[in-house]
Amino acid sequence: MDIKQLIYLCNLERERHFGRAADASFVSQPTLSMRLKNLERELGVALIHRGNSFQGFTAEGERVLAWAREIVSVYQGLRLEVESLKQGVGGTLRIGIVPQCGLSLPQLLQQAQAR
Amino acid sequence: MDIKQLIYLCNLERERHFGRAADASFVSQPTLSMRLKNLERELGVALIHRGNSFQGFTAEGERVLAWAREIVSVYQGLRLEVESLKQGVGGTLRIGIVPQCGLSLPQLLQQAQAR
DNA sequence: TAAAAATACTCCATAGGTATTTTAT
DNA sequence: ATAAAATACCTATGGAGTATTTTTA
Repeated sequence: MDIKQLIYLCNLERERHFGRAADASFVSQPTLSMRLKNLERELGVALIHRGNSFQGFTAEGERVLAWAREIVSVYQGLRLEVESLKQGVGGTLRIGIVPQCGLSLPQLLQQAQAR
Repeated sequence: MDIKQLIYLCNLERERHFGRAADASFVSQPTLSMRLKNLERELGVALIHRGNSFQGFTAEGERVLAWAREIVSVYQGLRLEVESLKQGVGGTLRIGIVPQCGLSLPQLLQQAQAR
């Protein structure tokens, strides 16, 4: 399964129109249409109510969409981090709370060093 | 990006050996090797320290692995649910707490109906 | 008749295989 | 010498495009 197929599915959900979803995906309408058919074939289940125009998703399609949104979201995180790493940005951002203790930040750091 | 590539990467992490990772992935060793090369090319970053044998992951590879594990995990959830739906299992499992109120379950259901 | 999706077709990239080569140990 | 990964080469599938057809409102 290609993540692009899941992106196409998400775009179709947003646009509710094969042509506009194809534009949003930067592919032609037949390409988007066929790749979603292939996705259905791979999963062995119909996802889209098909007629002369887009007619919404099947119950199974709605469930697959829920997972697809999650995968696409994680995928975008992956791409973002990789691009950052390529720019030389590294490490992990840590956010926390320093309890009130009457010590200045330099003093706290000195204590941490002492350990 | 194909999810299979991410599965190959996760298998390589577990097996720490291209040949065994290929077996675990049900593909040949050259296939797994090449597909991971393609993944690196697509991301534009080296993921694996390559030598005559597997030499671990780059820092970028470790980060990609973290995302890959997440995507593969969600993907497996998707596949599992689709297979269930094909068997006719549907709906959403809801788990909750019913507050102590001195009514029996049939009485509660009757109240809910009355609304 | 117009709009929307499906179909037909072509081309090319790439996933996959087997056989072989390279390279450290 | 052996084990491991890379490389070379081949085939087939499928992704992508354009052009066209079908279908319904």
